Amino acid sequence: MSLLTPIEAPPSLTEQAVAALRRDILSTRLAPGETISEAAAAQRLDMGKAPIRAALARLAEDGLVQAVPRRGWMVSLVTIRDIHEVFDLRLLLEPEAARRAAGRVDTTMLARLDAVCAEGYDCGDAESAMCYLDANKRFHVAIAELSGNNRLARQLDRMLDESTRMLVLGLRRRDRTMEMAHEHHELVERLALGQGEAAAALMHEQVAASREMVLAALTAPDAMTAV
Amino acid sequence: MSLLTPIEAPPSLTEQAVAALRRDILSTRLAPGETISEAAAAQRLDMGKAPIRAALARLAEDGLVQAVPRRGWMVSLVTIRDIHEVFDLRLLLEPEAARRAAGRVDTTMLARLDAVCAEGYDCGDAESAMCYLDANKRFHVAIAELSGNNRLARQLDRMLDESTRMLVLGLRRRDRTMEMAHEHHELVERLALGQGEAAAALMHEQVAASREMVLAALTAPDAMTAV
DNA sequence: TCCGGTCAGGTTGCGGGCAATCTAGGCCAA
DNA sequence: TTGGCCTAGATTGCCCGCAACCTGACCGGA
Repeated sequence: MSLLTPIEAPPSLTEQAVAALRRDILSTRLAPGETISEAAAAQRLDMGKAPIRAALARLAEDGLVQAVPRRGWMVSLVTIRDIHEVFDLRLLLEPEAARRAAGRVDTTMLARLDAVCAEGYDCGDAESAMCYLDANKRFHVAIAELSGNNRLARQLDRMLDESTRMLVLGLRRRDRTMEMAHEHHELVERLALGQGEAAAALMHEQVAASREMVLAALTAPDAMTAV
Repeated sequence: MSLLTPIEAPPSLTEQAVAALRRDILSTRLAPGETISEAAAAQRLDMGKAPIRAALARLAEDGLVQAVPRRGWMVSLVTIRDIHEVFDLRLLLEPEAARRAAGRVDTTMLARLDAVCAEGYDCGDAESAMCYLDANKRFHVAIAELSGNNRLARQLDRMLDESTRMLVLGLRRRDRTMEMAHEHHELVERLALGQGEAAAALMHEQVAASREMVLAALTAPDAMTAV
């Protein structure tokens, strides 16, 4: 119909369910270990079981929930081992993505990256840290997309959801959001200048710092973690 | 009940559907670009639409099919770009996996790897090449699992399905199955000896060789590829 | 011949219901 | 008190039906 609406698909109920459940899980409103009943979720989101089911299946692929045969669905636990696995993989993929993205940034994408950075700062302090973390994720995904390998970006996208949840768990104990933000601008600068090695090094440093923050926050006191 | 059946779950219909559809797609019995109707697949596999639907959703996550809004499901096309993306990512992940797996092989796993290698040789020539390619995939996944990072293994597992399909498309034109097989034993040897660098180098060489084979087979003549 | 409109067929998206089955808790016997 | 059994509840896995919607073909007119 309208030529001005090239893609104006009203998001399907499944998409809505995915978004809602992912948001609740990442924000730990649905805590690790908690069980989710299809019927309950369907009632809460005011839809049938079918979209809920599809949504949970997709989240299971991302590792955020897991199906327990006849017990329902459980929000995945976060173990120290999980943290190591996620950040090890990030350390393997993201510096390489940054290296390849260097010099490929066009002005459009550059503006987008900068906007994402700025967006991060705006948020206040308390629970709107979720806002920053979401922008942070989009920032990293955008760099991965710039690497030119869409599959790399996709795999990272999934893993960054897990990573975000870990950061949320970590930030609960010590809020260090602001310490992390100022690295983004320098990274964007290096990318724009085409300095691949420097960008990769910065990316490595940043991801490693995140890992240390999460580990420091979660290993010291009592553990929200479980087997 | 029985202590001898720790995990004797009769595979659910969904699992069966996933296995059957994946097999058909990897073997190109369902050709790239072909559309799959839920109803038709349900009738063919003698089950309802629900398991088919779940199975297709999972295969879509793996990139083997993609949902077209009201047209059904389409077996993903294979473009030259796809090939580059998959093998570039394999080249990034697999040598590192081999490096980390070195020295971690216990005798049990070693036997398993050897068995997988042998299995590859047994198959004849014609269409049972699928058998070899399946063993090849399990071989690579096993090494990734030995790296100690389960997420690395999972991500590789998904990508190797795509890779396998590309190899099938390539082998259709020139059968080079046998040329690739004898590299496995040396790789296992290096892994058992804990020579990480050598194992990584061998892995890199092997994956690169696969890529060249696929590209050589698919770029020269007419293209089964599409945009 | 060519073009625009209309209609029928086919497909998914989703809702609702049923049976199989697993778990938890109470109850009875020792 | 303690151990085992048994019932009741809850939950998924699956099937079936319906409406919305898109696609392609057919047909009438210019």
